[in-house]
Amino acid sequence: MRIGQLARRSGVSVRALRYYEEQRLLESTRTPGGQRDYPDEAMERVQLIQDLFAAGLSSRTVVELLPCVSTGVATPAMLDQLIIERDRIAARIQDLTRAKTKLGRVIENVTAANVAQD
Amino acid sequence: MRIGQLARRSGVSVRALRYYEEQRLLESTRTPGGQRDYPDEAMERVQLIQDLFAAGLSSRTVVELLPCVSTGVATPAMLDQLIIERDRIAARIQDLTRAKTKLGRVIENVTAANVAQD
DNA sequence: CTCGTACCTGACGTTGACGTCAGGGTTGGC
DNA sequence: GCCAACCCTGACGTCAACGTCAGGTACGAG
Repeated sequence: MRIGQLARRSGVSVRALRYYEEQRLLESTRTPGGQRDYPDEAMERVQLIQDLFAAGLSSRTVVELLPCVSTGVATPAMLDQLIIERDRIAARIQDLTRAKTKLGRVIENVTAANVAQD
Repeated sequence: MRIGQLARRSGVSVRALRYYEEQRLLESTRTPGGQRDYPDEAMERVQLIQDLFAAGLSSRTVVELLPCVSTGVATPAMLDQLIIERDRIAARIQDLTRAKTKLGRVIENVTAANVAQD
């Protein structure tokens, strides 16, 4: 599959895919003419990269952890890093939950006030 | 209270406080000599700003919502925006939770493999 | 008055994940 | 062999929330 098709299928931009390759997150073979060629598994890979980015990991961290995330094999250092990142995500979830609660209360107050006004 | 003290107390940088003022998120009076002077309530305000930033809101959004978050009074447009942001946060929490679960499984696998190896 | 510390206003630098543009080569159906 | 659609490699632009530096002013203890 060529880059445009992978982009459309996985919902990321062509530029992003080239960026992933630049960062060694994604590999490709080349046609004799030099165009990128991806196997079908690339779609899952891109999805995984997006998930990790969405979780707030940097490309540097992702490139370190991708091997063990896809293979399940990790060095002790990788395991430490995995735990650090999981805990970071957990802390972030707590922050977001607090913020959500706060906004929720504001919404309730405002709604109550508006209803009272009616 | 002057800017340095507010910075130390609230745990943000002096530069950040000046940035908040530039973005109209935070006000200050001035001494005759032109130095910023903050009331005690500024600390809560800064904390609130940080919470909203941590929740992923932009300074533009924060400046729009700050009035109703601190006063509890909102126009319909502000209420819409509040709901949009709360839902965005909720969606983000879901993403993070999925990512955390994924990393958690990887950690389990790796740990199990290492234990088996011992 | 003087010195040290804190503060002031610009204004340019940083970082990450791409967007975008220029100039040119590749593919493949007809 | 022609043409549209697609792809290539640089390389500069973007955006937010500050960091940092330069050159100068204010405050307050002694």
